[in-house]
Amino acid sequence: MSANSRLTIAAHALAWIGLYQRQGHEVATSEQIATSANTNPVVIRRLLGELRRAGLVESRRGVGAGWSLARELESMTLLDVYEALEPGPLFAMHRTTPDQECVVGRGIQPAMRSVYEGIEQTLRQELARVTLADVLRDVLATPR
Amino acid sequence: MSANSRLTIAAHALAWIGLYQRQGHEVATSEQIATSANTNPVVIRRLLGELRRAGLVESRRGVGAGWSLARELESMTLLDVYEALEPGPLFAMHRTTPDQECVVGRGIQPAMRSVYEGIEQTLRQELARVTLADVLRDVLATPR
DNA sequence: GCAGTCGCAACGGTAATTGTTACGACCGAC
DNA sequence: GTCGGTCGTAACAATTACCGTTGCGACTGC
Repeated sequence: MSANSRLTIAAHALAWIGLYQRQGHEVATSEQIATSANTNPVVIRRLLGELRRAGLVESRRGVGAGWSLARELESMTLLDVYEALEPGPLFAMHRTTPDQECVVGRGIQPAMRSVYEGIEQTLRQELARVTLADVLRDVLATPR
Repeated sequence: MSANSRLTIAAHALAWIGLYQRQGHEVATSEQIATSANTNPVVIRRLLGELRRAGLVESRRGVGAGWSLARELESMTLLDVYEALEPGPLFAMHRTTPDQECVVGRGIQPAMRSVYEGIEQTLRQELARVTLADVLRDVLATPR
């Protein structure tokens, strides 16, 4: 499957901003977060831009610009982040319509769709169970 | 995320072979299955080849060659198929190692790993709950 | 006005999947 | 023993998503 790290990087960025703010800073720059995540600032800005549209973070421009949390980490779940990233479905149907003259071709998509919907629902419940505050707590609990 | 249809096509193929065998036929050809799934026979052979390595189907060569089930559909779950396809992890970590000098950079991967492992475990349980016989039953229950 | 940062477009690189062609290997029928 | 039908597999192009990078305009506190 796709090895996509967007959720991981987004969680990394939010945890970083949250910790930085706890240390008394107002805003964090994409440059700082990118250094911690070992990637490019534009990648961080792109991701945080999506989180901003979902109301999870805010950005300030001009001198002393940067990013801050729009909500407490305690009220933010991994599901909120996951949905902000608008991922496609976990499993896809056929790329072309199967043969509608065939019994299996006609019935397979409704059959699989119901299975897939149940699985995605369960996935969302699991993601909703974990807050970003939980993530940051686990991060800080890691032995050095 | 990745819109990959491998699990869907594999389930389609297995349901097709299972139904065909119930109708009294010995083997199904990749050509027939490809017609039903509206794709190329080589795609089907590649997929079924992976299922064969996992012991789910068998293939015969020569004249009258084709594919048959190695086990009853009732004993085959979507988890068996999923694992036969050896999908990568649902969520990936950073592509490059995060900054180990940073507290978040050090702790984020263990923290996310434990979340992701729980989710994959749940996914497997859901897939294990559905047999291919269930899928075929649902397929046949679809109104025409 | 200046400096620092975001916003965003553009482009190339990488990787996975899918579709396609080609061809050798196999084996039952004749 | 040849033939025809099918699998097994390699090779390649096309597509897609994501990632990394560069460049530059927009914004704002000083």
